[in-house]
Amino acid sequence: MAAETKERILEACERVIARSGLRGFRLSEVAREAGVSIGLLPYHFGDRDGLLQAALDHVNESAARRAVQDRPVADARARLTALLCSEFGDEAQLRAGSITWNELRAAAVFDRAQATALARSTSAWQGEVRALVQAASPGADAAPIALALTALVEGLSGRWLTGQLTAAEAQALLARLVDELLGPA
Amino acid sequence: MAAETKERILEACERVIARSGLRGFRLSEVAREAGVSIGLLPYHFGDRDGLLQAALDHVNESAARRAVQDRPVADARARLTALLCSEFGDEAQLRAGSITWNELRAAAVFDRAQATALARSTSAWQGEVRALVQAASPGADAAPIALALTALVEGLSGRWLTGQLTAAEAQALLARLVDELLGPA
DNA sequence: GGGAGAACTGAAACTATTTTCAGGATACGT
DNA sequence: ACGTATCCTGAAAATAGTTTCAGTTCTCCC
Repeated sequence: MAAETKERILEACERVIARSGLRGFRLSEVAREAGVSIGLLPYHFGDRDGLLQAALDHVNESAARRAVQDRPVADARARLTALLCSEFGDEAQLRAGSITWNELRAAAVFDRAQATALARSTSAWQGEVRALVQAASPGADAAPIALALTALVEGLSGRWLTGQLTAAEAQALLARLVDELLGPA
Repeated sequence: MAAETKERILEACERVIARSGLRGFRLSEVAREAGVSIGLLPYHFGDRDGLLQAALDHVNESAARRAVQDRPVADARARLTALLCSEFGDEAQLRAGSITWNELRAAAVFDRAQATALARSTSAWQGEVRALVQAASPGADAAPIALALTALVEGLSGRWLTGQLTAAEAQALLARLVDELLGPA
């Protein structure tokens, strides 16, 4: 079986979403991007909605997989800052991923199922942040700080993607906020 | 002239966007919501894009008008907290407005003109916040704090709209962060 | 109360997009 | 090599959405 073709299609979906948003998600675009015929998409995924759902699930899974790796040995506060700042940068792929997440969050407002999937991913990430906050500052009330920091990243991400802020500015602000909220360890 | 009908149509647009997002923005939906025929929409606004643009401008103007009023006499810190918390609540209209802004922010990623309009609105709001921060805590470096607080509101708004957080939780976190960032006055 | 112009309607024409499908290519076991 | 199941294509049919427009109603000035 050609699971590899399905994979290629799902990756094409991601690129299409990153380039033109969920509103620009056309079968013709995806087919062109993946280098397959339009007819193949319904063949593998049932219909347009099935494809979109599979693509969004795929994004969520990729995120989950990525979160597990990457365990550098620096101290907790540095790891925390690095984790938060890793959402911003100049590489095209990073930006594409951010745009996709932005679209996912916007779409989740109108779709309970997607909101659930999103909440799971968000919660995993926030848990990671909370653990690092805990480690970096054992006395602090880690949960609300983790919530504030992750929500702040999401807010800054919107500013960055719409050109209201550079990646470097977002990172500088985050570093500052981490220090502010964890106390001058 | 029936400027009143155009107004009614623009309000219908807002409701449609709040209910089903920019992706659900159909002439048929808007016409039904406004109680007019489909043909009237192009008649007044040229074409679909003209209508959408007018609707988004209308949202921006409403926001600007709203920002100017409301000058209670409480002390600066209380006014700051109130301003930030006013983005959250249980009234349907408040939620609808938040959803519309959320859609606007998401769309601005793919549309330079809209990003510009959005940046103007955001900047006005952030300026208001900065002034209050300045007033509440004259020693503080107001600009980055205002940026952090407004970005945080946007991030929390996304969590709220997708059901990951209640309005009350968002408000409690904001109140706490204001205290944290402005120091124990 | 009649005429002129603006507001408005509904349906047909048009455009964009998805879905279906008949059949061609490809891989794979025997 | 043959048969067959699966993958895949391209184009036609179906569907969804927008635009146009001929004609109707409304308004308001004379």
